[in-house]
Amino acid sequence: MAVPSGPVTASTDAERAMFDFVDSYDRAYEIAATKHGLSVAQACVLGRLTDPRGMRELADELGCDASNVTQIIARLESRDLVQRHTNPNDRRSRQIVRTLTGDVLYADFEASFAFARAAIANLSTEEQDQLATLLRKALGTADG
Amino acid sequence: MAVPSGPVTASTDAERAMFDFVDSYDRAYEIAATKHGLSVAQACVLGRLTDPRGMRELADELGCDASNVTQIIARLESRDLVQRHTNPNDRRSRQIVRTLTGDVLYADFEASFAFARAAIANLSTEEQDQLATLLRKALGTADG
DNA sequence: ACAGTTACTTGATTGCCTCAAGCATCATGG
DNA sequence: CCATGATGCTTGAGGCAATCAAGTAACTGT
Repeated sequence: MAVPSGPVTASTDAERAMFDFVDSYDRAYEIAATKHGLSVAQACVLGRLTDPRGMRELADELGCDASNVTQIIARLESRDLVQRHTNPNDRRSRQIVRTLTGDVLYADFEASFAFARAAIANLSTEEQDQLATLLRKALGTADG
Repeated sequence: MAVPSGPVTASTDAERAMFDFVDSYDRAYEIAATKHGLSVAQACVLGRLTDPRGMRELADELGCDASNVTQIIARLESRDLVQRHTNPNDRRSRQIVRTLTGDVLYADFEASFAFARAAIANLSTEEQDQLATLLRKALGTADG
């Protein structure tokens, strides 16, 4: 296990709350992945394959090199969780398709990644809306 | 860059907001670390060394194997960011101390990791309190 | 058809991470 | 006091993630 997390020197109370939340989220994600024999990267890729995608597309979404995706897909393929089909329209490119096995495994994974659902369950409907609104507002220009 | 992130199939609005927030946070952390020539793991370890700590202690906090910490510390040490002193009370154990160089680098890193501060700056004082409260309440039993 | 671009793969290298062993040091009970 | 066991850390081996540099195949445009 790893998922190192953020700054320990959180100056304000809100900063510390954000850090704790993110840390818990990340750890829960990794635990759920590990429980299903997936790495974080593998779980993430698998999750994006609700419909077929090309390698380039995946690499862009993940913000990483294409060769990295090649490796991750190769490992998923060796476990029969995805398949690589050559795109007939453009024979350079591959369509990556999640297999039935992959669908099932990912569904299991998501079911066991209860963090977000559990977090929400702790809040009233009103509070859920409030939280979503505040998080979005906080994100506002915080991206850069 | 990587930091793969969470489920794409976020069922509720609040879930998606949480996911987006965590994802942005993680990416910002990694970008800030990279900018200072640090890996995420290294930045995290460096951040915990506001006062000296033993290897065991660090491994427990990070939730990883002690041998992993050995390696990370070795890399930080080779860049003169930390030092390993043998604890006189227990000569098996090492006290890891951040050097002055390490202090400066980490301060720089934290300054450039503006995410949390920027996020907070988007909110009024009241909203900050609300957000902190909601996050903590959401975390309530969500840990498992 | 030739040049340039795009999609992907391969190979090499580094870092993170884990497990299994091993060494040195403390702590305990006889 | 010394044998046994626990503890703190390191080493070695191996797997996965990630990057960069090169290379191949296939599309695009002139």
